[in-house]
Amino acid sequence: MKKQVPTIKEIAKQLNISVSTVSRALHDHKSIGLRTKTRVQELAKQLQYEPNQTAIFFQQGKTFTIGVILPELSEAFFSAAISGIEDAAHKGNYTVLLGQSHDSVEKEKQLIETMKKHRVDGLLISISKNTNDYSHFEALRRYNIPIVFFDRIPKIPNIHYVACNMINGTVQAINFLFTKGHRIIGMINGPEKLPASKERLDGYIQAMTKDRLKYDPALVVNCDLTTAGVIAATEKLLTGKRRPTAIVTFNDYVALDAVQTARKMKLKINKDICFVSYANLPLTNYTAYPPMASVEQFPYQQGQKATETLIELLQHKSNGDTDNSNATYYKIILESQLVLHE
Amino acid sequence: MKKQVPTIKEIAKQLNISVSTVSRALHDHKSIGLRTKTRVQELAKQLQYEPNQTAIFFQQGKTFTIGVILPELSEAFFSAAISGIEDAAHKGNYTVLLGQSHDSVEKEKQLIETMKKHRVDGLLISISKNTNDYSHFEALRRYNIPIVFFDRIPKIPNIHYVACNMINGTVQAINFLFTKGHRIIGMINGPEKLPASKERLDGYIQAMTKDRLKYDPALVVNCDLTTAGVIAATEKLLTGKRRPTAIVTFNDYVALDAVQTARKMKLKINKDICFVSYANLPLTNYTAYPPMASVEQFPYQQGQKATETLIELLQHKSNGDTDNSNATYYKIILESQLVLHE
DNA sequence: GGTTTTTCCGCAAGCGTTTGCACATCCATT
DNA sequence: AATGGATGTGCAAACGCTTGCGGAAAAACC
Repeated sequence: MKKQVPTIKEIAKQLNISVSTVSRALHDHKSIGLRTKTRVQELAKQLQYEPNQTAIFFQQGKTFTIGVILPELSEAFFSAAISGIEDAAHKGNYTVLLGQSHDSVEKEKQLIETMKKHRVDGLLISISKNTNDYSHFEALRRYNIPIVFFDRIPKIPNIHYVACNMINGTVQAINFLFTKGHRIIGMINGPEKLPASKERLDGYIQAMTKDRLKYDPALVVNCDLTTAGVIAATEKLLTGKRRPTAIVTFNDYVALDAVQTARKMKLKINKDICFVSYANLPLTNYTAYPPMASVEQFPYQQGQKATETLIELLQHKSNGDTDNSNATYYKIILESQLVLHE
Repeated sequence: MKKQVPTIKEIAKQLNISVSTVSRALHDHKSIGLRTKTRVQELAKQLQYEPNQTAIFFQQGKTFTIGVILPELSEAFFSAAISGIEDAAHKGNYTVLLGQSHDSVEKEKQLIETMKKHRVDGLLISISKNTNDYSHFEALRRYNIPIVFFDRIPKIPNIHYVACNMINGTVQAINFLFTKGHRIIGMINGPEKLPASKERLDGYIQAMTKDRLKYDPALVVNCDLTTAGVIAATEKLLTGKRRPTAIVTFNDYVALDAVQTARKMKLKINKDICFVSYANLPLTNYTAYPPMASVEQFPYQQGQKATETLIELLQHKSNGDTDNSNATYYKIILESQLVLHE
């Protein structure tokens, strides 16, 4: 057991020069003579010297690490997002410290604590469903750790975020159905209080009322996104007074359950009844009766964009913008987009 | 802009005591008087003091961070795995530094470099498809950074790994089909040189030859896992001399493509032809003709187990087992398991 | 040859924390 | 009253690296 790992000190001793010279030589500092510079660099290579980042992190108060907190890593949406995040981070020479909250506020707080302790340079968060107290985010301000929220955004002022606007996609979806001749269009929405549900509904209303039909609340049903809930919602919609010829569903999974339900009711898919949904999961290629179209939310791009935004924020910070008094907040909205299948 | 963040020094000054006393008081060291101990702790709370982990990391040469390198975060298998990894790490008070190789050897090397620089305590890797030079892993030995491989294991001796044995599950699958009366059983396997393909084939041969049928190589076709490849393979199998009544496919995606192909050939699924596959993706619940059964590979559990193993390794290391001379290598095999659908 | 400029390098402080050791104080034991 | 053991606290080094500053040596000028 010798010196496991060579340090700058070791090099200095072997060459009989000072550590500062070695440090500068390694950084190609102009004030070091060519001769010593190459001597140092050669020995460094020979010893396989690698700077101890933890020392540098500590010394510079910067870790080149960004914390990422997501609700559920195994969900398709978030796993696509983390992929985009990692790619963007790697490109910007940052690394990703990862945590998943499992939609638990408690765990979210713990993770923030951990991230803070690790002195991440910045934080990327998609908040847990149940978070409605935002004090733990505030706590990061004194540490000067900027946060970029994405997808799931808390309703507080003065934050940076990246999100995807569902309204536009919803309007496109309805328009698409309209051009296909549908006039009675239903919607199976998510839980009423979810912001995502509200957006979809807004888009629905906006598209339906725009110089054509009027908004019939009976055509919109909320559900809890469980299979049972979806079945109930579908049945309610299809046995109602005005039976829709097309249905927009909260996401692809809902669509698939709804399709099954419709088939059990002896309806011909894409004939008696059409479906359009959100998310555009890869599985839609494989199902027997995929929705006709999906509103794509670009999770990869969202993650990527959020990361880029955060990194930009970090650059500014190190450029001497000592605090956020001159605060401009990034509010980046990606537009969702309807994607037709086959 | 004052002292953004309180340090131990700050507390010491305010209380007119030495930093060492503060440090010990904060750690409940027994040699500190109760009186000063509470004084310190109260002021610390009031100032919202939090230790600077980067300083501690540096000082202790330990980061409580484990590096994780996966080929593709957005793949269902790996996103389930990372979920298990994060959960296990969090439980053991470690955090996860994440990287994805996109199956590029180059990027894999870069990531290892980054992880090394960050001085992660240990590393968890599922190697890229194309990796066949393992020198970059060796480089970690002198840094005393243990590696646990999982799922995709390099073929080198003296390593720790966690993997899932596909043989057993394959045997179960064939047995299952056998009890259902099938005698001619085909297989659509992956690329020939993939270890995962070999294991499946081994299981297939083992089950087929065990006091029943004999192994007919014509019933096994390899494919490149693309949709086109799967279609070709399926057609070849179903138009062959001995037409199988059941087919085992490399994974669920292959199964879905194969099902489509079979249907185009006017075969009735689950009647003329049955399918069994691997992976057990959630989507199989939603497809019109899911495979009858899938061999589950427990990605979450694999990730979890690998992480636990790594953490155990780390404990031992800090317990003075200075190096791995007394090396016992963990080789942990989870058994795959057949899961019947509906 | 003296002066200025340039070139090159070392000293030392500092980042925040832990920890071995020495030291001081106090109380109890002889 | 001297000795001994607790009990509580401070000093200082160490972890590896960066960087402002000062200064020696070499090169350039008149």
